[in-house]
Amino acid sequence: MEIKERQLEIITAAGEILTEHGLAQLTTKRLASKMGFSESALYRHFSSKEEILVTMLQYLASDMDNRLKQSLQHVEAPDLHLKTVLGNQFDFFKRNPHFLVAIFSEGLMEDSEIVKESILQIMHIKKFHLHKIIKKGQADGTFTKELTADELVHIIMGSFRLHLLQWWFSGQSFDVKQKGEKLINNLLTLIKLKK
Amino acid sequence: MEIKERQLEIITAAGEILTEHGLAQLTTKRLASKMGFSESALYRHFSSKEEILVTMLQYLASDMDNRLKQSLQHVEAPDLHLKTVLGNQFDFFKRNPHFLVAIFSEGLMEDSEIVKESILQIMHIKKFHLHKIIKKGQADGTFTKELTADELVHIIMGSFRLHLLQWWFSGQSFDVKQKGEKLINNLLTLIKLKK
DNA sequence: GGCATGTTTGTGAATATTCACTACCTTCAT
DNA sequence: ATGAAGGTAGTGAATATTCACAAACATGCC
Repeated sequence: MEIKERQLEIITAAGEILTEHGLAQLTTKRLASKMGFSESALYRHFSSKEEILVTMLQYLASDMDNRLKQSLQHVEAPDLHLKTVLGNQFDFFKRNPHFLVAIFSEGLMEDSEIVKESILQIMHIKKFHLHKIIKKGQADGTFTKELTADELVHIIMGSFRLHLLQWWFSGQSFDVKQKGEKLINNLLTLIKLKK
Repeated sequence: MEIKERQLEIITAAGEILTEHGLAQLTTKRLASKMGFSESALYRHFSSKEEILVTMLQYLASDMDNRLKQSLQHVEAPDLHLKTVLGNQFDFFKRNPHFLVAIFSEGLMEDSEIVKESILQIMHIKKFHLHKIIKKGQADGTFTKELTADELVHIIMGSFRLHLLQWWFSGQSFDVKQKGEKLINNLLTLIKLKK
């Protein structure tokens, strides 16, 4: 994906609007105003509003994929690994709250099929990486095998999402990383085999 | 809450539009057309579109509260109780999928403060009832005390929501009740004390 | 019984506003 | 002098809401 600098500025601004004011407020007028130029100037960099959204989501997906891949390189015990990966995610959203939209963007999906695909893609990437870790942990006896890896991933992702959702609802009023680490520990308590 | 018959028809129609076509398609035009009368007739029954949404959400909240309260009357073992309550919820959404909107309505919340309050209210009701059951189960030794009741509720609700979300994304293509019961069993496996 | 009055529930047209998008013009650096 | 990046000033379509008005029905009075 080749993405120009001005385009990156625009999709970042779009993400900020989404986070601060919601989907209904993400208009070409508001976006242009935030960028400091006119509406028509937007169309110098993107051919449509849909393309702006899709580019934003694809950028996020590839960025997330990279970060997750990177964290898979270190060979760690699966439980520590899970901590690291989920912790990184919380960290990322803490620093880039405007990308929360990709997690809670059900409204976005109505707009177009391509946008919907992009969002499902992001969910799939995260699922895929978690699955790998869980599988490894089950193989080496760290995690329980009473549930399948898929089932464990579902429970982890569900809790993870709800945590971010509550943070969002609260207006990002608490430390999502810190409370998130507590959540991870709780999940580990439940899924780790007792020795 | 006194709610007239025609109003109930309208909020049901609104819920169906939301589920089938999404928030962006819930317009006065479409709603009136679905009801078989003109747009202006809507305003005979509600003073605004916002009032339609709020009424719909409050109706759902009180309905859900009643069903949950009722299920609390039977004295059951906490694990069976949890099965019953969550199973009932899956059943309800299977029969009334148009009310899924209240669960995944982040987009709705942008519209108005009152709508947002109504949605949070629904989440709170469910949380409250689950909390009661978990607490009881911890007291009588059914559930683990390694986590607090709040923490367990969070994990249960998160998994629950994600399950419904995936059902929604899939276009309600699988049996949400059946797969949901599998999920409940998985959760119970994790949180029940081993004897 | 007949009639006046008021209510309910609808219609169709009109309103102001917002939306994404575009045709056309300007500026300016290479 | 060309092309990228911007501005001006519009477009048509869609939006929620309001308006004056009417058909159907109920109520109570004579």
